[in-house]
Amino acid sequence: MTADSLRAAFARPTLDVARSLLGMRLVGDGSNRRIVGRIVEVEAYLGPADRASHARFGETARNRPMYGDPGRAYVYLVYGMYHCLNVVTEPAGTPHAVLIRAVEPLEGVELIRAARLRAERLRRRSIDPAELERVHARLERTPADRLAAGPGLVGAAFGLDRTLNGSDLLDPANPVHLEAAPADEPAFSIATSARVGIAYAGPPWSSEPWRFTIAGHPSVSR
DNA sequence: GCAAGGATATCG
DNA sequence: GATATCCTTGCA
Repeated sequence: MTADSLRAAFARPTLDVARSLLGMRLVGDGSNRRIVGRIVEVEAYLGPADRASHARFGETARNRPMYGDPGRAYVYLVYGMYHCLNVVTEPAGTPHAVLIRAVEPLEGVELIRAARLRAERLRRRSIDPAELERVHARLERTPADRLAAGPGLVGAAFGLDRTLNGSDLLDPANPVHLEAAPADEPAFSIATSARVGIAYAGPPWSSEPWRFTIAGHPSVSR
């Protein structure tokens, strides 16, 4: 697939793009070796009319990347401590995006554990050694399946921050990018549900079934 | 059940 | 400039 046709795939209707992101690989190229996660949970945000979308107030300094090219990144900080990754969809000027909510770690599990520990250290005001050791022990006990089972955890696992805003997720040279699933990967079924954490948007937006998961997958958030 | 934590949008 | 709110997580 050429770069242009891949780009065109992300310019398609956001709900279609969201479903097709399931199973794709999120790849981080650290200084050491690759981190690879299989996308198992996403949510679609459908522009200014969608009262749950960051685009609901129109274009601002924060959401500007949503107005850019499809296939690029929109990264935001939520609750003051978690970086969340979105893939921009639809043609430039249409501020739609898909939030990557969870991935299944496939490669670089120990690198992900190290990145999770770094993130925990960063978001604490003090670094009490005893507490740090408790966090470390907890991460060692955490099954690989659960290391990136939530949008903030995806950000921590891949060391994401807002410097990635607007970067091209379809460019293999980008520090974080997307890759297609292997052709021989088994089929899976897709479950739909309401989006998480957006009650403030009110009906009908709070109940639209625009959250998509690989049905029954252990790495889906709870 | 709730605190942590900081940027953001909106209001005065 | 002040403040309410937030596409969350981990521990009490």
